[in-house]
Amino acid sequence: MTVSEADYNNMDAGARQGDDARGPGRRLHGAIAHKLGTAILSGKYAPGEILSGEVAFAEELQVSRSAYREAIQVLSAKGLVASRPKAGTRVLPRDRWNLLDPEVLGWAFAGEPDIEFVRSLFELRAIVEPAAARLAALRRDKGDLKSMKDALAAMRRHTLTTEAGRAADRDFHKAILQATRNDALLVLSASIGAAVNWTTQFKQRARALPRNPIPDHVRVYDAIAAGDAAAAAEAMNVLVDLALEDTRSSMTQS
Amino acid sequence: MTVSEADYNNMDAGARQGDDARGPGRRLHGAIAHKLGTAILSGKYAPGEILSGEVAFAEELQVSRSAYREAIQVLSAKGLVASRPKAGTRVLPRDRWNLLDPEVLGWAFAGEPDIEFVRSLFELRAIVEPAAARLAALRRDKGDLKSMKDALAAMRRHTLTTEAGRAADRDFHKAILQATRNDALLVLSASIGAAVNWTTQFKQRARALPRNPIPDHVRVYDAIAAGDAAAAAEAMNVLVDLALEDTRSSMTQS
DNA sequence: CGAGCCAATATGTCGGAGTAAATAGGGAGA
DNA sequence: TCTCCCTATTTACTCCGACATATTGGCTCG
Repeated sequence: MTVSEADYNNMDAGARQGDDARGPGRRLHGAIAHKLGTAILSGKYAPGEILSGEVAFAEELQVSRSAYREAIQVLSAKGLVASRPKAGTRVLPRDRWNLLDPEVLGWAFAGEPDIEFVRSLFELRAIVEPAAARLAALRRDKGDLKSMKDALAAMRRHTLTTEAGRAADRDFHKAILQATRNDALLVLSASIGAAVNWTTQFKQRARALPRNPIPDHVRVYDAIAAGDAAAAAEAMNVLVDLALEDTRSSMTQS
Repeated sequence: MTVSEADYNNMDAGARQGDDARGPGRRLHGAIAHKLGTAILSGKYAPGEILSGEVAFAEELQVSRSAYREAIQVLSAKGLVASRPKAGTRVLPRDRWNLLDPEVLGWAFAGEPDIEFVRSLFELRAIVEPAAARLAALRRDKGDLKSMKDALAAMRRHTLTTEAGRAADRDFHKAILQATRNDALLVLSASIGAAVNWTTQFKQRARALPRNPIPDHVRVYDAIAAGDAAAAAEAMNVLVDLALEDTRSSMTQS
């Protein structure tokens, strides 16, 4: 009983939209994990603190122990907590948290985002994306260029004020990552893309964008299409710098 | 007894911490997650494939459904699988996998490691670590330098042939990441550290190390201590390049 | 100050009721 | 007759709560 490739892809596309878009639309243990995850990320539970016993918590949340335990397994898998018999379930130190997990990233931005953490994220982006653009310029094929071109067109149609526009922006960056032929870099795309999405939302919240982002993106595309590695890296560098600048000013302003 | 005792003992990797992290004994659901995780990473279950029902699998492994479900929650949290009522739990496409999760990384290297993936990892390392060294040279304080110095001393005492030596190597790189004052970069340390640990094990398996790694590390340390950003980045660059070269040759040779 | 017991707490198990969704079957319209 | 939509069934995950076990921090005793 083999599932055809087409069937599988269709299924996945539909399912992705379903469970990515909605936060509480998940199952019960997912909702509990979300609740506890945001609580931990926001500092409501400090590292080293012990979550009151299994049964106590389950009763407090009005759910069964099974649901609570499954939620704990999720948090444990992401390195947020660890539980041992007799010792209880305690929050792990921050450097054990898997902050690049897209879900954890979402929890981190659920409340008031830590501006220092945002700075760290952009610093990482400023390191990874120019290097990725350099590799993309060397390895891209026609398919990659088409993906980027399509994403750019979508960015022009919608603007960054719409979700569709931000999705196009993410698609553009993802296409670049894909062109690097590097799985490890590609995985970072999900994390960084999610983070960028949150921060661009903040930009929008503060005020209308003061700058048209399209020309900067086009410069990156042109350099990659031309196969000019140095120019691609440099163009991506200014793109990230400008994004950081925008985010910083809008955050300090609010 | 379908779950062998050996499955319980494969813990740790890059988990060691200066904190109160005592040797954690594996639990049943952890063992099952490990079993299924390695099976998926090794390609035994292809993306899109459906894992035969909850009850069937639980019976096959001679464990309760609860234990199996908790294992599935772990895999689901790492993006390896997704389960929906009636549809069953199916393996997600590779680009949804959280490959930078230290545990997933461990599963990926449990069997025969994909050489293309190793190349990707080192490419990422070649991007991140020199940039990290550059930042570390600008921001390090006395405490950071002491951590690096201690790690270097430990590397000299033990060699890379011992687990203690490899731990010291990881500590050295982690100290650099810590000196960048960047949480996002620091989190990568766990992933990259784990990966490096696995690959250095492979290097050892193939043959004795042809080169003394200490001088290269010392050059990095000196540049960071001197606050010379460019020199630190360059020194780290050659360090990573040499490591990649060693790994590549030992893998193609075997 | 160490060895050993004890109880608190997480871990593992079981079976059943609930719920969502894919598929098949039947009915209405063209 | 063919196509489409709608409903019913069936299947598998989801959630529950009680019970049994294992582990271990902390206490007591020597």
